[in-house]
Amino acid sequence: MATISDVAARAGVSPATVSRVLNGKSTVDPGLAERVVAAARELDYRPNAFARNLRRQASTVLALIIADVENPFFTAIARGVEDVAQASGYSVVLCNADDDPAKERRYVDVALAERAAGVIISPAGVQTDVGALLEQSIPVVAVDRPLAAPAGDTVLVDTRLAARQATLHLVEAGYHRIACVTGPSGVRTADDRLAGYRDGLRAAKRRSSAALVRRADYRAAGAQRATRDLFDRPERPDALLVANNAMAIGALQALAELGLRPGTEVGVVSFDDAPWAPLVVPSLTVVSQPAYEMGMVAAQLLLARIADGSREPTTTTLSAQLIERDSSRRG
Amino acid sequence: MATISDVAARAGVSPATVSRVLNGKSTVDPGLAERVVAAARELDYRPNAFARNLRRQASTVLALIIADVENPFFTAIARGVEDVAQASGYSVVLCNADDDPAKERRYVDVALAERAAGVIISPAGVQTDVGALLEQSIPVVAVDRPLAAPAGDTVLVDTRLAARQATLHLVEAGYHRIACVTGPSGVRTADDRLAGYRDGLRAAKRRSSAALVRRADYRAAGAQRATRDLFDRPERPDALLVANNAMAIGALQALAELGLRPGTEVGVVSFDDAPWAPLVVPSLTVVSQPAYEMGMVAAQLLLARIADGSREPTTTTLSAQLIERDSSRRG
DNA sequence: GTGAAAGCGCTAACAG
DNA sequence: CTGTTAGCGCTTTCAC
Repeated sequence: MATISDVAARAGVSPATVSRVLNGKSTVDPGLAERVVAAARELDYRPNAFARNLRRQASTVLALIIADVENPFFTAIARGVEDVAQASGYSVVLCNADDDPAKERRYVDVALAERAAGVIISPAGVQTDVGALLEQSIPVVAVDRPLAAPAGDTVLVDTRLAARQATLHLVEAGYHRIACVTGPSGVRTADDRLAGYRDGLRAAKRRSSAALVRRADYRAAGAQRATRDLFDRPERPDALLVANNAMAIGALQALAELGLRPGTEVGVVSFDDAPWAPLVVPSLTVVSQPAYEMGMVAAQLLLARIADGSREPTTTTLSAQLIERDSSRRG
Repeated sequence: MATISDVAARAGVSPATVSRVLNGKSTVDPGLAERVVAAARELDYRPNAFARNLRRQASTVLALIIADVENPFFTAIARGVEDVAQASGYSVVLCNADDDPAKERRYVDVALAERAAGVIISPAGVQTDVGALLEQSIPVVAVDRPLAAPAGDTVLVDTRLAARQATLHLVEAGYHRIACVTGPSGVRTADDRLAGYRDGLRAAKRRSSAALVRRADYRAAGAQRATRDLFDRPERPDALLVANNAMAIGALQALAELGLRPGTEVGVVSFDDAPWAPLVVPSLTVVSQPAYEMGMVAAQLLLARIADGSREPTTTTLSAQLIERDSSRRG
């Protein structure tokens, strides 16, 4: 593989000049520059990123550590991050923490070893520790969920308010025993959505009851069990607030098994819109989160902080939107 | 950030010894080794991947370039790749080519600059050029779709046969005018599925007609237009073979707009199972591809080739499975 | 079994 | 404006 010295030799200049031309830093004689460019092309020269990064003590890749690649919510975030990063000459590497703190830690280590220019993360839980990154002054932006020890920018959705509104929507639609299937304790979105659900019940002067709340792992299978469990008792709920899109699938499966028709018999509202949500019958009412936009904002904040590490940490809260479809309409 | 020399100084040994201990290469005195490990921990030492890779002329990350992060088929492949890679100490960086040859090329360049240990790619089209990778002897495995100039291992699904079977299934279910919505010309899976569809019609002694074939971009919106177009003519089809899961959403939307009920009025079979496929009404009949397994196999082949570059290139063809649900049953 | 020394490919001071 | 030089942090001969 051709090195910078090969190019220099061929163009009859010094390696330093080649570097200058190729990086467009200081200005070089147009004639020389042309020779350098020609030589580089002829040799199919590609700068060695290791050497460059080692020397510069910096790289141009951003690490994006997400909780679950198979969840469209997170992949939409990824698209947002990518589009912004690409436009600024950064590349993005996607790391799938799979909601597993151990995997997440491994990827934080990779980001560290590879000296990522910055990291965007949706923390898997309370133990997420980005201290090591910050010590190396690698900027970190938290997206979807805040870090326990906030350090850096944060991009969130006002998910508690959204859960409250969704719950009130179910109340107004005429449902009486509204249950909630949320995510793991310690995951902020899961706790917030539960809190918002309780807010909603309180606002409607309904009593909330632990018997109507279940925690699952933010995956379909767990939500399916949780839903079965909820309906496996004398006083059945007549509506369900489900805390994410993967769990909605599990919940709908459970209702189908139980022979319960969403809408008419059991009101259902889920977090996260999905391409299939309008297609199920009855179509699914959802709380739509601006995932793509969250990714864009997170990337913009990260780039700003890479450029200027001394900026004050900010928290951006975007709002969600209830999309009413048929699963929350009786009859 | 602590360097290897810092650790060496602290342990009272030479950097070379630290390197030996940390890499478990040649054997060192247990006493020294212990001191080194202690010093490394105390300083929270993390090897600099740039320096290491520069010296070794090799990295331990695999690049996985997929056509569409938002398509569950590809994310399932990613999971398979990741699980195998992790187990062997490699990390995987996911690159979303977004079915865009330009983006794909950019990521190939990144893989090159970062000297990835190997690359797994689902080529976006015919122009995909991995020659530069191979010149640098970076092994390449093609997954889902073959490379135009095959060089390296390939992991495919016998998608033509599967399309044939799916078509015959529709014939046997009593549908008469079976249409096909496939992906872009030049994308092998799209062409193969179309060919398999024609095989099926031929086997059933049905005439195939260009009026019953549409190409779209493997995304929902394109398939929606294609489907509308298909039904926007005097002789309407009464069944649809759809070439992937994203397009199935578009096709089902179009049918809903047209007020056509899948199953009873229009038989539908789509490629790729999805979590929501059993939940739509009627539930969707699909050709299920072993995506996770494809990822695992691809990673295994890649690792084998990294270990031994002289292995003969292989092609592995896995088989798909028809899952009959209600959308291909009349009445 | 251990250390000294060289060098991977690049860029940034510093001279000229 | 251009070349010389040094060094980023690590691994790996080569001596001892």
